[in-house]
Amino acid sequence: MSWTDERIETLKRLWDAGKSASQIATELGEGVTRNAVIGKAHRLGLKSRPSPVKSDAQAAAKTGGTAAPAKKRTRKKKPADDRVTLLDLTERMCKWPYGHPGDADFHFCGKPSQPGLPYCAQHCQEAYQALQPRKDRRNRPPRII
DNA sequence: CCCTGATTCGC
DNA sequence: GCGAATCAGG
Repeated sequence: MSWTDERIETLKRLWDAGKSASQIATELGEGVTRNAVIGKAHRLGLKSRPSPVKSDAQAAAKTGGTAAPAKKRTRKKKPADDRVTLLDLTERMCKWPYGHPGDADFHFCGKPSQPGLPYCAQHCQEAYQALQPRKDRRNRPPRII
């Protein structure tokens, strides 16, 4: 997904409204992470929010003015993401199933789940479009866990 | 552990 | 330009 004018507008509005980056990412929808939101906000020159991270200048000033050690931040290359199996699941992972239990390729979504819920933001929309006619409930996946 | 925003840098 | 990875503080 790209940053359309509409999405940029939404980003500005929500950022100014004081929403957190992760909340904005959730509202913008699938494929947008909080990193993307923060990166774009920074690029757009939106107002800084209080950051918990000290800058090098701040750190240096606090420690007495000596220059910081300046560690290198080397990045690793993205390994091919493995399938999330039942044994890989943790409490904070999305438990939305792909395939059927017993199948060789049965696995789970595995993205970060919403706090206190078994699914990520996207799959929560699928799972909890409920409270509605029973006909729609047929499309809900079975609760495996 | 969870969260937060800032920064870097491979793509 | 984009954003995942990497930071570091709460």
